[in-house]
Amino acid sequence: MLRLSKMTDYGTVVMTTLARHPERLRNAADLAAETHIAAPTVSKLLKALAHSGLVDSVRGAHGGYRLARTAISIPMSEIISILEGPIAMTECAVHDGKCGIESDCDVRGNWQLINQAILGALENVTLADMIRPLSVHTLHDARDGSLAVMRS
Amino acid sequence: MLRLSKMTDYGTVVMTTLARHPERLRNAADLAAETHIAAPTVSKLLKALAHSGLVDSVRGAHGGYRLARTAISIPMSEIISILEGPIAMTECAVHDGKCGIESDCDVRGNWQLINQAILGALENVTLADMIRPLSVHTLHDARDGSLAVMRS
DNA sequence: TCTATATTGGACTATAATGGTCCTGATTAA
DNA sequence: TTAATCAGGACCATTATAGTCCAATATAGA
Repeated sequence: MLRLSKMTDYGTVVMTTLARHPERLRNAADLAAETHIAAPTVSKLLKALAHSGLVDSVRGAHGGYRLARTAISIPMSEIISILEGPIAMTECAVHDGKCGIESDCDVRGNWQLINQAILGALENVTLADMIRPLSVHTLHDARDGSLAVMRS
Repeated sequence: MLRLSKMTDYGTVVMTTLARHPERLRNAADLAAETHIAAPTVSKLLKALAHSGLVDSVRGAHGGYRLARTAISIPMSEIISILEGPIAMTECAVHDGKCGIESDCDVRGNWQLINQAILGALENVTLADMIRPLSVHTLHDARDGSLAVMRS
């Protein structure tokens, strides 16, 4: 289905929840209750997000997590690549030599361009866009085949 | 990794191989040899592609497969959705009720817009583009955050 | 200093998805 | 009839995934 893993999906939900109150320090249990995601899963996500610097963690009693940066400076592509790995549709776009037919494949270059197009789309949507209901306008012009995603 | 399955990846390779000689009728074994993909795998892919009408199959001795339509009229999105299922990054974009947090999730709408952006990108690249080396130009304008993919 | 609260890091397991194989039957050309 | 070839499934092994759990560490507050 060309889908994100559930973990990444949940990760974006947790991030948007944090983004709604950027100043508050929230612990994993509270975030689990609010998002209705299983507590150990939320905890696991937050660890990964904290490790990569997207959220700050405060240990000890009354500790918790908060966004390390403002929501508008966090593109969705960053959240996804942290939880999901590099954004690429084909193996060969990331690792040389992992694909058995690589030496006989002549569509690599074109796939990489498609990858870039998708990456661009994800880079231009930020966490701030996700918490503004329908704030992202997608314009699709069938005539010249161009596609535009822009912030309102 | 936000990746296509290997099957879909191989499927595009098989399709491009067919597209290079649209008139020729090729059997599964030959296509396997040419693409260096395991024969049963190629066979499985061709069955799926034939079943959904993307390639025509001719049974019996000297039978084989060929494209059912011209390469330019086959968008990559179609190949992908046949082999991979609906193009969507999140479960909720396809099936209602499959996601446990759906009723408490408020980013669904925004995800669907992102999905549309990606779908648009894949619709505007055809099989014909894939066999023309670097024939797809990706323009990315950082100023207004728009993204364009167009055929040359 | 002591205790309760929370994060950190990693090990672990069960389930599902995936890639890949194989077999039997149907169809057609020679 | 025979060989070639597609059609349709059943099947299995490997991997990835989601999710759980535990021991260690750090901090606030009493």
